Amino acid sequence: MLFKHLEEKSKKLLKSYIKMYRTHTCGELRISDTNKKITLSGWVQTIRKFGSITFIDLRDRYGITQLLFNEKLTEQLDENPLGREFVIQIKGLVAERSNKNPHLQTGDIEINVSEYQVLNKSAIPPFTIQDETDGGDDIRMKYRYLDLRRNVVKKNLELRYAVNRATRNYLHENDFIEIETPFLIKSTPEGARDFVVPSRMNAGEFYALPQSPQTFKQLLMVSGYDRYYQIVKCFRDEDLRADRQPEFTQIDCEMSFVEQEDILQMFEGLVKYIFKEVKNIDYQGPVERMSWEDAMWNYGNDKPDIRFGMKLRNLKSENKVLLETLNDSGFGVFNEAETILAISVPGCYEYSRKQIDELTEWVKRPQIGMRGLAYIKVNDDGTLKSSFDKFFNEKKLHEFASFCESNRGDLVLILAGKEERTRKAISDLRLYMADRLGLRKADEFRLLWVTDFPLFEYDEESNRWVARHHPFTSPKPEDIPTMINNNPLIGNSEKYLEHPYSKIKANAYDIVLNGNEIGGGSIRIFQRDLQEKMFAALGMSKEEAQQKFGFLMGAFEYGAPPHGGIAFGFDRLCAILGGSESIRDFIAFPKNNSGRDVMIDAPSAIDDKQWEELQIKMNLKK
RNA sequence: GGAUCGGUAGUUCAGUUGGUUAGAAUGCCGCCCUGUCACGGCGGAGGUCGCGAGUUCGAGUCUCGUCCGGUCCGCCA
Repeated sequence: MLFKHLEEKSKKLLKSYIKMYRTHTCGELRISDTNKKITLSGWVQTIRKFGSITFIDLRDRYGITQLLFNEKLTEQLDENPLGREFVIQIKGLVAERSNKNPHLQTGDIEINVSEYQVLNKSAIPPFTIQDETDGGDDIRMKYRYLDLRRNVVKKNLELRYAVNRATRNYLHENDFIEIETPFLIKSTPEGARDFVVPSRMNAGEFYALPQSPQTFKQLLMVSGYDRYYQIVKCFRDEDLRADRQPEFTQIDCEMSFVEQEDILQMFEGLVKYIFKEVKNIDYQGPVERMSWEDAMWNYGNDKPDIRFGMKLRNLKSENKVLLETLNDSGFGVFNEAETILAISVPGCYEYSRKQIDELTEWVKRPQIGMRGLAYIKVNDDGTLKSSFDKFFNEKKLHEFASFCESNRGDLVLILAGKEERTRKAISDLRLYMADRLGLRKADEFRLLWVTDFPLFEYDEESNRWVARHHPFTSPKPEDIPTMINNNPLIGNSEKYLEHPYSKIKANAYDIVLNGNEIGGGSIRIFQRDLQEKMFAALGMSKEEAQQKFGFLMGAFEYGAPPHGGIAFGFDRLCAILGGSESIRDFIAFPKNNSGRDVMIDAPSAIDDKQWEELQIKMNLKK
C-alpha cells in the first residue's frame, strides 16, 4: 500500500480520538471481552421492555449489540425516553448472556449498561429499517439516507467498494496510472444526447458533460501515458431503465502499442481478478470468443447469455431440402416469411394449451410484436404434435422437427416474419423460456467476448450510416483499403442495405457476462487521414469534422501511437456480481425513471438572478 | 414519443355486481409484564380512497382527463 508507514500511526490516533464516543463498534465484542468496561455509540434498532428490565438493540455500520437496562435505568426511561433510530451513547460492562442468540455475531454477549445519553433524538421513521423493510421503492428513495442504514443496501455499497478496490489493485499492478479528465467539455452531438451546462463567463455558450472520456484518453495516449485508467462518472441524457442512469460510472481504460488480443487478455484478467477478490470465484478456463455474426446467427443477440443452450435454428437458410419441405407444405405463414427461427426448449413437451396460449400472448405483446407462435411438441415416445399438423404430413413434420435439432421431450417454438423483428423476438423468447425454466442462475457466471462488429450501421431516421461503436474505432486492418478506396464504404451495398450493417468490420469487442454487456471497446484510429475518412463516411463535412474534432486530428499529427481501450459499466458489473437486475440498489443516491432525484427534488427551477447572470431567457414550449 | 401495471391508515396491502359505519397486518400512543431478540397480553388513536370532471338515487369501485411511481419498446456511438 502506498502509505503503509502511516497506517498504524493514524489508526492509533483515530482510536484515541474516537474513544470519546466509543471504545468499540457494535459488531466487534465477543465472549472474550467479558467484564471489559466499554463505551458504545449507535442507533436504537429496537426496544423490548419487560416491566422492570429493558433490552435494546444498538446498531451501527458494523453490527448489532444487545444492551441490558436494569431496573434503575428502565425507570429512567420515563424521564429520558428512547425511541427507534435515536442516536445514543452508553457505558457498561460486557457480560455473557444467559440466552445466546446464534443469529447475531455479538449474540453471546450483552452490555450491562451503567449509564446512557441521548446524543440525538429521531422522528418516527416512515418505514422500518430492517433487512426486510416494509417500505416500497418510492418512499425508500425519498428517505434514501434511512434506506442506506439497512443491511442489504449497505452490503451492496460494500460490494461496490470491493469491486472498486480490486479494479484499482489490478490496474495499478499492471502499471496503469489513473488520470482525471474534465467534466466540462464540448458538445459533440454524435451518439447519445449530451447534458449541457450554460457558461456564465461565455454567455450564450455551453459546456457538455462527457458521455465518456473518450477523446481525452486518446490524447493521453498521444502524450505517452501508455496505460491509463479512470473510475469515472459519465453522463447521457437519454431515457432510463432499471439498468440505466443518466449519470453512471465507468472503468475507463486505454493502452498504447497494443493489438486487440493484448486488450482482451489484459481485461479478461481484470474481470477474473474481480471475480476472485470479490466473490472468491476461480473463473475456469479461457473466456469464450464469438464473432458478432455468429452471435446474431445463433442467438439473435449481440450479447448472448451462454449459460444455457437453446441456440436458434435458422430454418430459412440455404438448406434446399428444408426449403422444399416448407414450399410443399402450403403453410402460408412459413412460405411467405422472410425468416423462420426456432428454439428447442428442453423438457417442455407437456405444456398445456393454456401454457402455449400464454406464450403466444407473450410474443404478441407490442414490445415483441409477433403475430403468432408455432410449436412442435416432441413427445417422449418420439411422436409429434404441432400447431400446423394439417399442413404437414407425418414424414414432413419429422423432417421439419429434425431440422430444428429437437430431442424427445422438447417443445420447439417457432417464429416467422421479418428478419430483424423475428430475430429479436426469438432471442427474447429464448431468454424468457430460460427464466421460466430457472436456467439463468444468479450464482453462475459465464463470460464471453463478442468481436468483429460491423463498423457502421444504417440509421433509417437520419438516412445515413452511423458508427456502431464510435467514430474513433478502427476498421479491421484487412478492411482499411476498402474503406479508403470506396466511398461510400458499404462495399456490396445491395446486399447490406437489407440489413442496416456495413460489410466493413470494426476492430471492436464487447465483454458479455450472463447476457449483459459489461464492457466494450476498440482499437482506435490513430492516423489523421483515416480519421478524416471516417468522419467523411459518417456524412460530416471537412469543416464540420475540423470544428468538432480538430483537436484530436491535430494531435494525431504529432506522433500518435497505435492504441486501443475498453470501458466497463461499473454500476452494472456490481449489480450482476450482487445478483440484482437493478443498478439502483448499487448506487448510493440514484435517480428514478424520469431522471429525478426525489430526495433532493432535482432537477428544479433556477431563480431569476441565475437566469440574469447566464444572460439566457426561458422560452418553454407547451 | 409509445405501451403497460399501480396510487386506499405512517408503511405494506385487501376491498366481491356500484349500495349501511372503508378493513387486515405492521408501525404509533397508553397500561401490564425480569430473559427477550419478529417478545407477549389488553386497550386506543390513526383515512381528502393521488387530483379534477363526468355517469348514477348512490362511486374507493364505472368513464374521461391529469399528476406521481414501476416495468418495457423506441432511444442509449
